[in-house]
Amino acid sequence: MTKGHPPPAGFRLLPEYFDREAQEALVDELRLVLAKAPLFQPKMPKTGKAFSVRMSNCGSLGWVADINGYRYQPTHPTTGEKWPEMPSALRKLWKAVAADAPEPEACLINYYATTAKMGLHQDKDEDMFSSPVVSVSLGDTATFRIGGTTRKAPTSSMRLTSGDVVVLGGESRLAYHGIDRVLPGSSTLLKNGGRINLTLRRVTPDQ
DNA sequence: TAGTACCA
DNA sequence: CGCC
Repeated sequence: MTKGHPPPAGFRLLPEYFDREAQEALVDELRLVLAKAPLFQPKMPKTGKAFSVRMSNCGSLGWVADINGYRYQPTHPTTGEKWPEMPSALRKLWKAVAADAPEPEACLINYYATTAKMGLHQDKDEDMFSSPVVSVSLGDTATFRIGGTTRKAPTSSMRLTSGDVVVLGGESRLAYHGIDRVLPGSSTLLKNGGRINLTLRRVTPDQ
């Protein structure tokens, strides 16, 4: 149930897109990814202020944030290694919900401990916005907020539960969005609790 | 402007 | 809000 002003056109919530078995399989694959590409702590450009969320990536490009800025790069910021391959289940998801878009290049992995939050922001570090951003929620339920394409536009909030998929396409591609809070103990998927969010993106224009 | 505060 |  969405509370507040409706999200822009092109926003889609696909509740429980992944069933429990598929979620468990995805978590198993993510553990292998994170063993090779450990979670790191992103920092705000200029100020160096830490995010409460920890991050990693898989795919050919990964999003990183540090004192120097936000960017996509082919290697992990601390190990210097290439990002691990994107799990096939995620490529399959992209094909199913973003059929007209070129292959996804980046999968940002955000880990929210139960106290972590993400302020309202736009995903706009990509070089093209015609492909959607596709998100997968795993683990504890979160309160997600989405507004319009300006910071002052009215927002709405909704709960995202484990297995839910969100598609930010069309007008909603550049909508401000964020995570207000994670509800502790709301899922048994992750042994140590918290929430994993995956966001699949196309970064570079299709040639 | 991916931090914070606040959110009716 | 106050930051670059």
